[in-house]
Amino acid sequence: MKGIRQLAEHLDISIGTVSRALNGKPDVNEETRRRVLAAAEELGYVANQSGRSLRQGETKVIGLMIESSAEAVENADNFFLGVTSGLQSVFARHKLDLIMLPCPSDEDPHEYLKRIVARRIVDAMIISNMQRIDRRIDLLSRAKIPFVAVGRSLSPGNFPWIDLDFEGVADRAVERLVARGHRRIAITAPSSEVNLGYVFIESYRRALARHGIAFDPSLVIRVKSSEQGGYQAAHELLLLEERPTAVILIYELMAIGLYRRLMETGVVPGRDLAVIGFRDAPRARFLNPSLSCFRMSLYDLGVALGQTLLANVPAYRAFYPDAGRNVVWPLELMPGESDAFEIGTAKRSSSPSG
Amino acid sequence: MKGIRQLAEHLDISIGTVSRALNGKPDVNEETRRRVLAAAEELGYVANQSGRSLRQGETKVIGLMIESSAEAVENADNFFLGVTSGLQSVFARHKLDLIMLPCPSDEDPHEYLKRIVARRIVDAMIISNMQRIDRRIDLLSRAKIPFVAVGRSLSPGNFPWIDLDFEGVADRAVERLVARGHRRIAITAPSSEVNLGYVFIESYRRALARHGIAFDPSLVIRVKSSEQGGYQAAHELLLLEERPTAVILIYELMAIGLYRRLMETGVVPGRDLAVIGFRDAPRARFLNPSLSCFRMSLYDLGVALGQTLLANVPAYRAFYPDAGRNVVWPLELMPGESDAFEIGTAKRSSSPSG
DNA sequence: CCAACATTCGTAAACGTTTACGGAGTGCGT
DNA sequence: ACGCACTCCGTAAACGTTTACGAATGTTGG
Repeated sequence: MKGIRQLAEHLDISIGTVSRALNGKPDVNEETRRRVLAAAEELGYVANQSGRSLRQGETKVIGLMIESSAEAVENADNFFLGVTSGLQSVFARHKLDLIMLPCPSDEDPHEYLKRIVARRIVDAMIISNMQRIDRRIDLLSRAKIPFVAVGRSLSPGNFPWIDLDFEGVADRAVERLVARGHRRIAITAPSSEVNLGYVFIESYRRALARHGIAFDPSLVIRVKSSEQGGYQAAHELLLLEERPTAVILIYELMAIGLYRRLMETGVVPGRDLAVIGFRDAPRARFLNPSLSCFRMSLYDLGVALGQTLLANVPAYRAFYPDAGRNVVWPLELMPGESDAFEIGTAKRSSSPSG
Repeated sequence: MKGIRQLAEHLDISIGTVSRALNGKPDVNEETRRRVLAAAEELGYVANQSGRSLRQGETKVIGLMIESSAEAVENADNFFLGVTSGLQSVFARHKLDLIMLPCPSDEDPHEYLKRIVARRIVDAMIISNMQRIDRRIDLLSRAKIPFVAVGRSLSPGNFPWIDLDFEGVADRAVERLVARGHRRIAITAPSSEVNLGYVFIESYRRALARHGIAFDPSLVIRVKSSEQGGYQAAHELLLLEERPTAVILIYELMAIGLYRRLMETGVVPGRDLAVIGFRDAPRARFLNPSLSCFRMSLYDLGVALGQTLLANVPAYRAFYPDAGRNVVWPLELMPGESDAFEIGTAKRSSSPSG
């Protein structure tokens, strides 16, 4: 089956009527519509997307931009795959398809997106891995391509985003550790160039301040958010003159490497060092000791992202009247054994400067 | 910038000449070409893909179909992300873009692919997760869409594929374990409906036969290829009346769960039970004891897939004269501590029936 | 019986490109 | 002066759809 023209000839009906019948337009006889649909099914006709896109100016495709950097691969992140199913559950209602756009690791993400946008391959975009200053926001705004970002950015402009509640996590993690007597609490984070690396540490700093604990820069460990990074973090941590009694990991996967290094040196996690993780739980269940972890449902996050996005594209806005434009996504604490101990009261009452 | 028409008017040149200039056609004055390229750059013009696709009948986009099933998400597989970078390194030379097509978990993969194909969104496809009988092969062949499959299938037809060397892995794993005195060797695999689950076990069975060891069905553990599956596998393994002394895992990630369950029951991996893993190494380095593992370079595999695919696309065939059409991809053994011990010679010389 | 309207369908333009074809201009040899 | 080849460029058709417009037919109301 070639195109709508052959289908029309086969039915001995005009091409316009066939199109109207297939697209559910009102002004077509129901009997005719039935015949057309039957013939289309039989001959396996589906409208050519290029022709349709060209005429309508839309592709019915939503893009999800991801990075395929070496680090992303190493992290073996299931984040996007998890979010994908939630997104698709929303898009399916509107017969929208989702494609993932992996930005080559040797290409500038901004240039890559520019090409995708210019080629008009997608109607809307989901972007992530936000930089503190991210030109993609300006690019998409100018091109009038609706989008939603996973994560905030300092770039100007009021754009839709959903961000994880880093502030809440840092706050509650510190709170929880302090309540157990910890005063020297280390934390890991990526470079402060990515927005997350900046925000997380700032929240941590504020949380410490609220408990009257002085901020010690040497307790901020900048490593990659991977197992290897966790190993590295443990290594650096153990070299510190005054060893911390707790550590907050920005990525739960790091715990595997961290545990490994700790074991090597005879330090027992959950007894000698409290550990709190972040972002995903299934993994954490299999660690020993089990990891205390802030988790969320990737599926639900995907649904929210889909709704927020579609609330910003005119054709679907009406379906999502109360989708949030800017959402701080809450995380739930799953307590484990990795921080289930208390520091002696002697240290608890020591001076803040100690 | 709207389209080529505006660009042509701005330059006061005909639209045809602009197109020829941009596409590197020969019959255009070099000075004119320079002007056109400069103006296009300045005004940020990029050809609309729908218009181009419609005219040329090709999209310059290659699709990589992946499954976003719950299990795939849980596995947090970095397989596709890793392959992606290798693929893109090949595609970049031809200015082809790669998109990932996540099949919704509640949709039939065959129907999903049918829709994508009919819409003519991609010029070529990479499919994976092959079923023993996989209708997608017939679908793509009929639609005359070039493709390459990751994995073999029993479906008829001579199609391009690259498959991991399961036979070699089973063979060498058994060989290695037998050399260390093992006779009761368990193995894990997914359902025999997916081709891999069938082939892997058959290879294992043949390898055993070569060493005169009887095949014991109770030693084949059918569990999910995930951490949880590993936990489950260890559980079932420990319940066996005559406990095996070694186990071959089809997916290295399972080792995490397996170790966990073993520890819980006081069985020490690498001393009481030999473990050999499969597919990816970075993780394995952080296990304790370190996992003996058959590994490969995902990047190289991606490159090979890209070349084999393009060798089947007429326009690019000439670039890849000696790309293999059917490749059995070799894996390299990275020895670890998890199987670095020998079984006592007493058992070694026991009767085959024992 | 005619106007007004509803229903159903065909016609043709438009979307943005690429490309076959031919025309205009130039230079060259005869 | 003429034909020829060559270089460069404009014209228009084609790709497969959707959709505004109007035509044809049947129906209703006065």
